[in-house]
Amino acid sequence: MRAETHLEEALKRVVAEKGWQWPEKAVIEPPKDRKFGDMSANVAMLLAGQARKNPRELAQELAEAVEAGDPDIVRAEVAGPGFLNVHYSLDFWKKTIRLIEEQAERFGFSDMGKGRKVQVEYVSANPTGPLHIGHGRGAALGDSLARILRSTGHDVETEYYVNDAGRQMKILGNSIWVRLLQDQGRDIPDPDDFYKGEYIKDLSREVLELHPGILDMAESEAVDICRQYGMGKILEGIKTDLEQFGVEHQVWFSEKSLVQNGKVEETFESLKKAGLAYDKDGALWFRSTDFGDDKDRVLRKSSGDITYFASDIAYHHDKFKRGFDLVVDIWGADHHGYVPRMQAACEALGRKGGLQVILVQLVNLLRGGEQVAMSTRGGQFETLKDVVDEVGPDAARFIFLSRKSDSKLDFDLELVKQRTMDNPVYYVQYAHARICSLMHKAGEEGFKLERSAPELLEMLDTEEDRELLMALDRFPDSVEASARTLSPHLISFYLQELASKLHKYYTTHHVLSAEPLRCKARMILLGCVARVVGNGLSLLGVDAPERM
RNA sequence: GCGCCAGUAGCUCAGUAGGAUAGAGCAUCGGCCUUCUAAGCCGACGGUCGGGGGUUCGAAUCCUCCCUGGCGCACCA
Repeated sequence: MRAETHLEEALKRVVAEKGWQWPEKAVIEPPKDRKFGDMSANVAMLLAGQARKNPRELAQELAEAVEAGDPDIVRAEVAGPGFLNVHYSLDFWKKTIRLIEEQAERFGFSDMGKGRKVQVEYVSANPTGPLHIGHGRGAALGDSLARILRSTGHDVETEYYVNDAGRQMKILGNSIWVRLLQDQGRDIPDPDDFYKGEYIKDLSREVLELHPGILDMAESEAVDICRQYGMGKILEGIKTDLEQFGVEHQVWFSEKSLVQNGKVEETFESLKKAGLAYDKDGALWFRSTDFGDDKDRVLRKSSGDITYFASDIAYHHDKFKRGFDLVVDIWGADHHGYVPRMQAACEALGRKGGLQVILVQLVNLLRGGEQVAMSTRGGQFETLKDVVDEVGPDAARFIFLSRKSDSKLDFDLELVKQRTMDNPVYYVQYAHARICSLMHKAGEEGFKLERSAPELLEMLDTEEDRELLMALDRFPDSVEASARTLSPHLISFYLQELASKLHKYYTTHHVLSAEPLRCKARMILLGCVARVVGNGLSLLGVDAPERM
């Protein structure tokens, strides 16, 4: 059992015996400074009023009760304003080894999600050009989140929303068409809304090859062909890029299909019926102010076209009808103004709290400290593919997941390529590789990894053994915290800590030259560390190499 | 003008529903390889947590007012 859970249960028993109410705000966690003990609890401070005692005395009372009643707790003492500090026996920490052996690749997993259906929608970039590095951050985050939620007992489905119905697609078709004509020597200026990227030229060339007669077609028909072809080709490219990045979406959902299936009209009807939509100035409006938005929003323009917002409401309506208890959308931070109205819409659909939006801040791409310009329209930008080709998917993903999503991220290609501590991915992977290399070497010397046995575990008796054991015990907590707060970076930080303890262990204790029993015991421990590093990295979608 | 996010060591950042003396890495300085990967380890230096006020036993964390930076405020998507 994990230390936090263990201490919580022990304290709860004592508190119940005394007839007190367990305080909701109780925090039980490892203290920041190890000299305070292995685990620490603040319940005495919270209980003082209720019990009409001063916190120190109360903590003392709890300490004595908990120490006497539990063989795993070797010492409990009071410090500061009434903290209860608990020291666990080394044997207690060794139980984690058993747990890791039993659960293996499932160690760290839990059922906290209780099978709740969760959808994670991410990337969903308009198919108007290749993915750039900012999309990469969203991709890494969404993919990792899906893995983390799955591992904590959620029923997860991942999705990419394809905006194939709107204005951007028309602009794409037009851009390709205009480029095609320009290539034929026609003197046409670039329209205002125009994609200028090099890839547009390639597409127009390909269209002409496939449809030699396109120049004689009516313009609307020609533009339509350009749009169709361009979108298909770009989507294909996006899929390939994501695949190379190790990211996969289970469902690709088409905006167009919503419109064609009448889902948008359906949603309009149900909003009207609920009195949440009304006509004004020839347009149809959604009463989003009823739900805290600062103005009402247009659903159907006076031109008769529906807005992006309208199909997005229908889209989320559809998501909920598909039975998701929670929908997680990952958007670029430049869409943050859009969140209140989308939340309003979900509330109007009767699903308040059913949508959680994660905004991911910009990625600032640098090369050796120099800014690299990025703009989809202008055509000068670093694509995700270029970045992944240059630094590799592992390093890129790890960096993306090493910051909380609402911080801006500096991504320096030179630093990410470097194999230094500026680049923590190598540090963590190196920990794994070091252990694997030891295993390999031990294997060559005829050593066979055994399962733990009491006489072996007896040999784990140093401070570094203890440090590693305690760190292993924390892994499930860190996974749970990252699932609860939808924050993969917590796992990334945990792994760096664990790796640091491993490297220290490696430097301090020469494993293979120890006496046979001790050597075996250490290999078992390090095997557990490798397992946890591997499990953690897999939640981030990063490879755990056996050699480097 | 309104709103969202950020401001923590020289730099890049952690800090999980308020908890103890605010933590890592990089950089700087000083140590550690005749043995398992030195892509490593140990030590030193480094801070009025942007600023002021408030809430309480206790604030980087919550409230409020300012300052700075980024982004958004469409019958665009």
